[in-house]
Amino acid sequence: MFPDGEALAPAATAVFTAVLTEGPISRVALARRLNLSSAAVTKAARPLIAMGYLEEQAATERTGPGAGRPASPLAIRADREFFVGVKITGDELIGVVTDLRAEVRTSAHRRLTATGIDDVLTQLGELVNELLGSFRPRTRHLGLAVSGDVDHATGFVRYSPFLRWHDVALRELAEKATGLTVTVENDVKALTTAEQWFGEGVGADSFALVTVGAGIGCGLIVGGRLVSGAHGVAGEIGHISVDTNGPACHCGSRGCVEAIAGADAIVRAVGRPGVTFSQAVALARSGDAAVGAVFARAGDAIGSGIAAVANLVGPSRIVVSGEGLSAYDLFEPHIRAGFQRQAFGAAADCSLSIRPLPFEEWARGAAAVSIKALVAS
Amino acid sequence: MFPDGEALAPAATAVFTAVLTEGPISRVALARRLNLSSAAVTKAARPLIAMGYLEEQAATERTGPGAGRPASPLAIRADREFFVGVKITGDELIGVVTDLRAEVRTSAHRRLTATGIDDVLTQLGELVNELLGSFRPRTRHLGLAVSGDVDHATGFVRYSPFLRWHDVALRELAEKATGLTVTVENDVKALTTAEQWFGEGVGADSFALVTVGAGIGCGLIVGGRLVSGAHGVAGEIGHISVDTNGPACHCGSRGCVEAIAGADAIVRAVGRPGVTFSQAVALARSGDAAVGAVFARAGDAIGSGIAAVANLVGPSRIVVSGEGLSAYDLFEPHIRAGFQRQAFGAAADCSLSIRPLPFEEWARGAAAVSIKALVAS
DNA sequence: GCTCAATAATTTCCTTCGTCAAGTATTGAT
DNA sequence: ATCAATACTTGACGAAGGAAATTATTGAGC
Repeated sequence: MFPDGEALAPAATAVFTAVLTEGPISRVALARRLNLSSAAVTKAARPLIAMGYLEEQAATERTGPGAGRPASPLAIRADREFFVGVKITGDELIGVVTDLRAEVRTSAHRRLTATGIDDVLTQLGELVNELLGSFRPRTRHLGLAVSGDVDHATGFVRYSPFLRWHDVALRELAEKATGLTVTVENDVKALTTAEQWFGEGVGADSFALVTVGAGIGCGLIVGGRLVSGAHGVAGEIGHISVDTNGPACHCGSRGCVEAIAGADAIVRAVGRPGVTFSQAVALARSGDAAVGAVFARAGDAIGSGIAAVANLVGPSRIVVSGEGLSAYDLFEPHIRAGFQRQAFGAAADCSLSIRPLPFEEWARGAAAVSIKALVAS
Repeated sequence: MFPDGEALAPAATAVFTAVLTEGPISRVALARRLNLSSAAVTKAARPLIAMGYLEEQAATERTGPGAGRPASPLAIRADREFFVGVKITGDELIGVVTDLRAEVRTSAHRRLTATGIDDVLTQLGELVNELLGSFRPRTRHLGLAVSGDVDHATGFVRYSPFLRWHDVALRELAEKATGLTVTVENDVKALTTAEQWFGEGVGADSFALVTVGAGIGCGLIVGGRLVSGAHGVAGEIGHISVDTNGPACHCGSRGCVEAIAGADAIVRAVGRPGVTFSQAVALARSGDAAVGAVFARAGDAIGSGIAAVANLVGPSRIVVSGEGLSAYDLFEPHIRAGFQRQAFGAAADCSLSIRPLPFEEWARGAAAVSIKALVAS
């Protein structure tokens, strides 16, 4: 919702979104890109410029054959408005302030001593206060990312295992606590949205993001829209079974990707009392063949799961990232090998990015969802 | 494309589609359903009635509390136009004529002695002629279903293994051969479209259809749209691996659903020289425990694959059907068991229909695609 | 039977959005 | 200086759909 309180016309929304996600671009190019007349683009851009959200860049160097008036591309004024994003985990709040382009401007975090909703709200209020500082006058939106079953439309957290929340009206409560307009989203979906609008998913009609950590999660964009599942379940790549005779999973089945490649599963498969996950990483790096084989098997299982995504929905690209872990060197070749083996035909053409997840990326995802709320509501 | 050559306004398209797929429905109910004003529905319906595609039904019995003018629901005039659908297999053409509601009015087939494109076109021309009969004056569209890699938008068959076609401009050629407006679609996608518009997928935002036969295929509807895959691959449930140590698959991997549950794989797993698939079915039905176990394992693998679909995209329902085979009694309980074991959380709420595929259903799918082309172009 | 409330459908008027076509702006080439 | 090429702007117009008033058709209450 823009400051004037008016809803944007469809064309204006399209123009703003395209400039936001596809960088500076001339009106004529926008018109082609969006199947609009250039007149429509001019008209749609005017109020956005007047409100300070867009600006005209200085004419660029010539691109075409020679003659012609130079284009004055439209660009986002990234500092027109700021957004707070907070990821709520079971023991920590991680917060960032980003600009309109989802670039992080500042960040902060604080430990949670209790996960009751009231305690969390108090801490959240303080964290937001600390973060805002000089950004306050130009900040109206707060995005929250929570793991578990979240209803984005209503802002309800139906169930969050780590926080032990059931049916919490988080949006309403957080709006009261902070005075900001709040959006709530599942953490993996938030990350996926961030990647769709501001990362490697830009322009892709279909796209998947896989997170590797304690659990294995997946956010899915199909037809430009986030897949939510008719019963609230989607992207559960962690519980695809890749080995009927594999280890038992907490879900009751066997050989799930998560039961082979989740952090706990790896510790268990290493099977040396007292050895933690990060110690296992160190052992594998130092050349311990048995431990290395555990990571190899895990990476292969992840690759198989990703191939299942590619075979079923055929996204144009898949990003694999992880929860602050740094074991990518151990996983990567095996993820690629498992994927290549299991991807069918042209599904193997799907480009695979495997990279660590920068600190505060989850919170940035939350901010990205609140940026999207500016346009899509 | 309707006879007047004009494209329908968005609202008119929505009205026609809703009446077509959701049966007789009053203008007011349509307006609510489509988020339109009732004035808009009245205006959109008028030309459709004038062209003979819709009609007003006699006022129905009262539904509400008592008073009020009775509704005159809008209904499709199913016999306003007829559609030919033909499934092209490696050794047969199966053809039907359907009405606007995709009800089969007549059917015919003929064996193919050669799969060269010219031979097929000749046979196709004759089959269409035979089918049309008295339907000819009110028939303008022909839908073709072909297995393999088909570009629906251009009507090109990029590759069809059973027919051994490469880059055949099937639409253009078939239009020349028959004089009808032709649409071409992959066979599984055509079947999925038919189910989405005229079967169990009506009204579902997401929906999957799984075909079991020589291969294991899957058509996917997400967000109301057929999933095609950025690289042309989607719905390849047959090559999801459910058992790392399972039998080798022709795709180069091991333990693919198709390598366990495809018809060839079952014959191979039975492992008795000379025993065909239908003989294996008979043996299992007569109580042969070893052969029964083969079907059990196959059904379980299919169930696992279906669970992967449910876990990843969370469709509201899944229909499992097969290529004219009648071994459902052998598969069904094991498909359900594998699905229930492997479906994660609420994904298990996804309703599962398992049923045989009536004769000529593939051809009906082709006709359904050509009905859709009436509206969506 | 008459009147009234309730619901369905239609009509009329009007707003909004985006296109069309013409005009303005700004450049390089001749 | 003129012209072609390209980017952008402007104002008139048309199509689509909404709001509100009107008409249509029923059952209920008297």
